[in-house]
Amino acid sequence: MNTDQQILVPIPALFSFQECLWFLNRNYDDCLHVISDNTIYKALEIDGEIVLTSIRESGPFLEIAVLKGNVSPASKNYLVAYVTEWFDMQRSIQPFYDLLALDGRLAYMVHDFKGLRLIGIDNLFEAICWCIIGQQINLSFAYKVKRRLVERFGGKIEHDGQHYFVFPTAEVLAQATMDELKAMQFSEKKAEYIIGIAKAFASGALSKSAIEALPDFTSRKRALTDHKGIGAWTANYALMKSLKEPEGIPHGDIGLLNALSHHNIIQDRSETLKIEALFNAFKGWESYLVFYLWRSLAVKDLS
DNA sequence: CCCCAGGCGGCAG
DNA sequence: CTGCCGCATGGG
Repeated sequence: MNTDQQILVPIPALFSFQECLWFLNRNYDDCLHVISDNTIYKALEIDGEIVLTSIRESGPFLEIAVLKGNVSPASKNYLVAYVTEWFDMQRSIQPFYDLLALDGRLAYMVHDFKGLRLIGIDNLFEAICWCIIGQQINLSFAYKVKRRLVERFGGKIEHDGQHYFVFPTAEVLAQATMDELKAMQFSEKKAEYIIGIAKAFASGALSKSAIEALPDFTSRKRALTDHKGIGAWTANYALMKSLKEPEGIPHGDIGLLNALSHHNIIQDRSETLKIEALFNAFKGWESYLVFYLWRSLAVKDLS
């Protein structure tokens, strides 16, 4: 391998690449990355060209390699920024652990999930589409539908006989037809929502930079929920995963409610006051708490 | 046939 | 603003 195609990113304190791998590989068939031998393979579009990258741990660094495609020095900076943001490597999460340690029901997470970072979805359009796909259906089916969409409309790069995909652009999905999406088992409504959101992004009516420029959480959330198909849950999830908003709590999320129930924090789904009290104790770290609670769902015997 | 799944929009009150 | 209802679609 050409060494000038390799980039090293220092690993911060309280960061576990194994936890990143675990999250990206947790029993679901995600079409936007491949994991093999402790290495992540991911296609990325840089300056209009799709390149294939690999990410692995190498001593005190994450090592990013470009396996196919050429990257300029500027693109290397982009790759570092991308990975740093994807795995939320910039943040010091010790304050979050201090809060966890104060709660007897959650303190074990500091040890069991040590170094887990909030894995992001940089592309806001992708994050919103993923939410719409996942609304009110089980996750394994959602991943199937996403794969059909990505393999039909997304860009791809081939390497060693395997295809690696990037999420479709809004411009492409804005041209998709209802029938095409319904054939992939999108419901009528979801097909409508996806095309509508794609048109909004393609026209510039909706963009990550415009949302980021808004002054506060409430207005950012409102700018999202103004669009058909984006409700409170989707807006919060998108803000949490794409804009890394600490306040982005996907209220009502079935996984979140199940996790709260497993930890005996609530007895049933209507106990909003108890949920509010919990999150009040985690000001500034709400989205991290959600992410760690989701992480806990994979632990079998909590009872 | 039933209920559920990482909801949403619409419409009464 | 809140609460409820219909809606789609596959899976157990």
